[in-house]
Amino acid sequence: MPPELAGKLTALLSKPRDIPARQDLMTEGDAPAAMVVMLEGWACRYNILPEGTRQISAFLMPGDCCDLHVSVLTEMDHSIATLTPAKVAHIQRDELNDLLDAEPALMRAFWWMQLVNESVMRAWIVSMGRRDSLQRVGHLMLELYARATAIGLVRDDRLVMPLTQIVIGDALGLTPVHVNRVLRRLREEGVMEIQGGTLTIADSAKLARVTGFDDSYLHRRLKRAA
Amino acid sequence: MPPELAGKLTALLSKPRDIPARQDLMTEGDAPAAMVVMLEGWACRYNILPEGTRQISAFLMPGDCCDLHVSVLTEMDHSIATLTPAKVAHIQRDELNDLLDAEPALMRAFWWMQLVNESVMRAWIVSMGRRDSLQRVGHLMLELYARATAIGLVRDDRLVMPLTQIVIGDALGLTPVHVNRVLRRLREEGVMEIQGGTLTIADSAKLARVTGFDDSYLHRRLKRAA
DNA sequence: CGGCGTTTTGATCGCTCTCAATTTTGGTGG
DNA sequence: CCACCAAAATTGAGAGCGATCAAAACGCCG
Repeated sequence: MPPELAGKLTALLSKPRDIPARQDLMTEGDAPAAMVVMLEGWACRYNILPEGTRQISAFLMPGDCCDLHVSVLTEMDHSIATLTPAKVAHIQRDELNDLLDAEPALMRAFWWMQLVNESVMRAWIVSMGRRDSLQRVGHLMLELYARATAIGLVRDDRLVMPLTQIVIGDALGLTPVHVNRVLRRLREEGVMEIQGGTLTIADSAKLARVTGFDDSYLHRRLKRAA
Repeated sequence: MPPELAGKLTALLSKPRDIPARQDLMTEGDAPAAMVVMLEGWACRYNILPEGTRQISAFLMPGDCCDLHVSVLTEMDHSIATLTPAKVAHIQRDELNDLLDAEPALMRAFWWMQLVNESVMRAWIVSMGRRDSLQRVGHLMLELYARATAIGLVRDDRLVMPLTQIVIGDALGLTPVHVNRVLRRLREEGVMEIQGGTLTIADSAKLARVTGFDDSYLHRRLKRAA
């Protein structure tokens, strides 16, 4: 995003607010009143099914917006919750709409963000449909690692990645028990490891090969974010 | 979309072209030169994995655009192929971009379409993650039936639905063999039936209950399209 | 009429789930 | 700093859903 646009957008941001972990930022059925921008911490989009199970459809990291839908749609068809303590800022629906009307380039930028999100979602669909549990877990970790790298969250080849095995399971359609076994296998094979909330990928080439990971679907995101 | 905008968009449409079934409209890796609008027939977005398996991530019906990405992104991360003989029209990338710059409301409309697509994709992720094979098949059929109803494709409660069991399997992450067994079960239970390329939903209330189908995620699409 | 792709059915395999119990971790209050 | 508690991680045993392999019947199109 061109800096002058980013500036105008930043000007609309509310004062940052601290949110505890595991708290809804938006709830299904709500009419979203404002767009929320993640400044620190992780969050996720999710749905709860009639049986009570949860499916996560996206992870939100610092810099991600939730929700771009604000200015267009009227009702949330999913919820968004923090996974860690988070810092967020708001942009009021009306102010955002006014700015978007005044700055078509900004609307285009938002549209572009949307397209990148769609790329990621498509990759998730491919994973859930055609990859086994080991590939799914590995692929997700590579995605998160790449995204985190792009926003400077990776230090010394380590990523503080606060996802519990329950959360990983809810994102991949697996049980936490099975996620645990998959992680053990990946660890034993020396490919990657999650230790104390920190992700370390020891052999990213092998992991990418095994999981069929191709970061080109993220490139646009990464290039633009860089 | 307001009629005057639709008119300006229509003015850019190329002469309709006939495309045979099973032909790529766009191929992964291509730089898309034009946006394609489906006028007749069905198509799908898909990826081919290293192992040779295919995953379909969306179905395109008349009125759907493929691809909105044209004016923003540079390279396709998936392919689009016809499933039936189809009639399509093109809008050249540059002309579309010029019109979008001149008509912010049109860009907003495109953004809005994108958000609806995203709703549908999220529902797919939920299905693939947390629904069993019977629920998945039923849920997809209800989605397609609702979308087809909205564009007037349903007559006498019957939908000409040209998806083979192979295609359904590729969309839901199931084998064609298992899709067949699921369809048999749905037929035997008197819930729905696919006969000679025609879908008939005998007990949509029961099917919706069993599959956890809630059309609210489509309402925006349907309302607007109506 | 012939041929190929789709549909259908059967038998068996195996990946992932379920159920259950134990250990570890992290956060909280004394 | 330590005791305690709840949540998460870990491991084992067994069951089931959907995959795989195989083959036959069907339908469509040339």
